[in-house]
Amino acid sequence: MDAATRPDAPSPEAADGLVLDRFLPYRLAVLANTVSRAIARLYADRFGITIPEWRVLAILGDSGPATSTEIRDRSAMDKVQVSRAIQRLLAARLVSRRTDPADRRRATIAMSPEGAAVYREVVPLARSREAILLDGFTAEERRLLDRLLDRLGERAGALAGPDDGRGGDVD
Amino acid sequence: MDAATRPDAPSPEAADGLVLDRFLPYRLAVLANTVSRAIARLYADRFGITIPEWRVLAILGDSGPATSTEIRDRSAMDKVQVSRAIQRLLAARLVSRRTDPADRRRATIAMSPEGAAVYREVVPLARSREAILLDGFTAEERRLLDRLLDRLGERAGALAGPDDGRGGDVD
DNA sequence: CGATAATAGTTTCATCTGAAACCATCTGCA
DNA sequence: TGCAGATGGTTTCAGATGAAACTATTATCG
Repeated sequence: MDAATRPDAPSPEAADGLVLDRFLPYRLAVLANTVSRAIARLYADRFGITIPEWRVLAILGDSGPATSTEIRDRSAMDKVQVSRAIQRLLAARLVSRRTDPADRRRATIAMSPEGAAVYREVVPLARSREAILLDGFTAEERRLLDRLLDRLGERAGALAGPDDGRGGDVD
Repeated sequence: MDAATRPDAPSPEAADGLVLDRFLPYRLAVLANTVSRAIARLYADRFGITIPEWRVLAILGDSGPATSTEIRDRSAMDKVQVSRAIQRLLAARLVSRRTDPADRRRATIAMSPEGAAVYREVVPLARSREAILLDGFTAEERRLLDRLLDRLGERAGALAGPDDGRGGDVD
């Protein structure tokens, strides 16, 4: 309580303050969290699926059957998440698994007709949430946001190891 | 982008596909997650603190001693998270707790000198991460991003219950 | 006053999560 | 061949998480 009472900085965030709610990583976390929660609840309530499961369905629906590894590469999930999501989808009969006879470590995951039905129901709902989020944004603003997020995504890679020189397993 | 000028053009995402990696909620989640992980690792490695703990320190450092509830309101964390973060910070002697004699349910949390030292070390590091993230962005682009994120944050509120009419506890 | 409700904060419990260990299979190559 | 890695995927384990229950204290009001 002694040093903190001596403000030697003119503006709040000038010298040593940070102002948490203007700090980009914090803002991204809060925003993404709010959005994810709303969407997770929606999917859970109406379809009994979680976000990882939805992501798997989205990938399969988007470009057909795929292996666990392909799903992982395209969903930003780790292999454990993918494995568990597939297990739950299998239990719910929304996907099927077929071991690749040429390489029996692999298995191809494909949507079942029930899974495809869920997918077709979820897509418009997902789109509508996205639309709610972007309500009021002009086409130009959407393009801008798109571009800025892409660039942030690229920059985020630089955060991982700005000092250390790449290496080790991704998993 | 010229194909998009055809209203019924059979583009990949036209009829029923979704293309996960263009889906805004997904993009936000992946971006925030990448950023959070990098930052969490950094804080953990160098200071042995987690992101919730860092948030508490950031709030205290930003505007002085505060109660659990105040911290909660300003950190987008729930009261359980705040309670646990404070417990860990207490154990690490980075903050102190003093029960308010006027209302003994409340306790004021304040940074200890050690906490303030950590705070002063973390702030520039946090800022540098933010700078890495925004590297290459012009001042104009930063303002734009700022504004777009604020608006998305507002819109995200609309996602919570677009159909149901508000009610129930926040906690 | 005294009962009931509200508030601050903590604990419990059941679930979720991810890193590391693990199992099965395949590949490279001696 | 056969055996030391790689690879695909699952399981384990220890810790994180959050909703709901709980404790302690203060506020409200009949």
